[in-house]
Amino acid sequence: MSRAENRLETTQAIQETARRHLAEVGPAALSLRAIARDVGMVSSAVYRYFPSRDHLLTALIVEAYDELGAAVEAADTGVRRRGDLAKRFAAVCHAVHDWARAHPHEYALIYGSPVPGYAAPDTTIASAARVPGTLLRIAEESERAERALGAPTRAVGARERTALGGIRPALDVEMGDDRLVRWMMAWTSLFGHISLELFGHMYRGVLDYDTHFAHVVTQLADDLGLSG
Amino acid sequence: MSRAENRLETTQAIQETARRHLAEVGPAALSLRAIARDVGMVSSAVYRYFPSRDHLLTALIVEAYDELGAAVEAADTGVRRRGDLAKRFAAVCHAVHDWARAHPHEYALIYGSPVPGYAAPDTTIASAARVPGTLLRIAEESERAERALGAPTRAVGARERTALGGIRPALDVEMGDDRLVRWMMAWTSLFGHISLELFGHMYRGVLDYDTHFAHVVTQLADDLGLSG
DNA sequence: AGCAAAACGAGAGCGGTGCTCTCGATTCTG
DNA sequence: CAGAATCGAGAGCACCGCTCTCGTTTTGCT
Repeated sequence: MSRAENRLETTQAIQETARRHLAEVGPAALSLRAIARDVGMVSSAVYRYFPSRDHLLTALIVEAYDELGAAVEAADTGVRRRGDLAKRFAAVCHAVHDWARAHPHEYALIYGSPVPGYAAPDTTIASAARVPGTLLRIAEESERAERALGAPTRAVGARERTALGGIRPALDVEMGDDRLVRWMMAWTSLFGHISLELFGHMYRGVLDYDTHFAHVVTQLADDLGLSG
Repeated sequence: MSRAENRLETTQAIQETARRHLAEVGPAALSLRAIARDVGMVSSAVYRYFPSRDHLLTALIVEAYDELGAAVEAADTGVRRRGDLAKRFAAVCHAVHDWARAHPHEYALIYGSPVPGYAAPDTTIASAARVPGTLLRIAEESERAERALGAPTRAVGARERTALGGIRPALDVEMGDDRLVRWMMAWTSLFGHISLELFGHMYRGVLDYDTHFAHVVTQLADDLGLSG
């Protein structure tokens, strides 16, 4: 086996083991030494492949973003043929919800508190943008179809318009500011809901998470004008 | 100085120092030994006052909940005389936002990923309930005033009604399910927005956090039927 | 008032962590 | 083929949470 092959293989072995440990003990308790022991090498050897624990965590962050992004994109394309925007939106929302429930530690890693002194290098932003990107694709579709928003939406002034200026470059169509605001709110609602649920803030308040989440998703779809 | 006084004083000194360290280095890097050094005692002595690092963290969690709760309640009562529900709602939302921005590590401690193996003993829930409680008080007021919701809201079925059953005991007035759902959504929107903003997920997307947040708050107030 | 009991601070120590450095062995490359 | 780069292993540093022991001090009961 060539040196390059070997390097790739050990790198992956480390990352896979780290991923397993992450799923079991969470980001905070993730130990580089324990990972090294599990892989079968001494701890200092790991530093040949990841310069620090944080770099390893960053790799796991990118991996988590990509897995969530892939799940969401798959859910979207799975129902896209139907042309039903509400269904697409619901599929995406439930995909995020399901993935978060199935991978709580990974979700916490990317959407919880930033872990170390943290750094989100540019490598992560592409992966991180996959979920918002998928949502924006549906938004664009509803814009193209000239669907009216389902809830009366406040006119957007010049300041708020420029405040959202960073999103427009990611859009392929001209979109009304009111619609963009509604989609921003849907995005924050979605992740706010999941975070509050997963981190225990709905404990004893909401008795049936799935039912309530499904209801909220349909309400958001209504507000966005995707239904009916 | 009596032993009881001394104990109280040392306990507070430890907690205050811990709080300072928390604000500087964050929950993950909070070191019991460093706190002990700063207070001027040896690390093992701290265990006379807090049985473990997690217990100390729990104390800080309760403290953070209470400080945020107090800030929010103060903001609410500060504008309550006006009787303007939209203003009350806005004051509360901005109080949460301002506090979170001013105390990012404390916010992350209570609304970010659950820190250790974590445990949220019953002592915390009363403190944690102050913000949702304040929101519900405004919701009750709007119910009493028979304000119509500002956005068309889906009828709530029996399942969703029972799913929200845990919240009703906290309500003093009978409230329509559609209104309750809207307030739940406002709650998740609020904290979802703040978390996504604070944890860096709006980076390069939203260019002016304050403007956008203010806009969203007014939109939420509209949806809840608090405006005009 | 005297004395046992409880509370306390200090210190040593255990096993764990992230990370650095050095040293041979292996592999690649010119 | 020789020099250079890469790699795994080990020792070691400073730190961590936590436990235990040991004098000292304060408390509360008789």
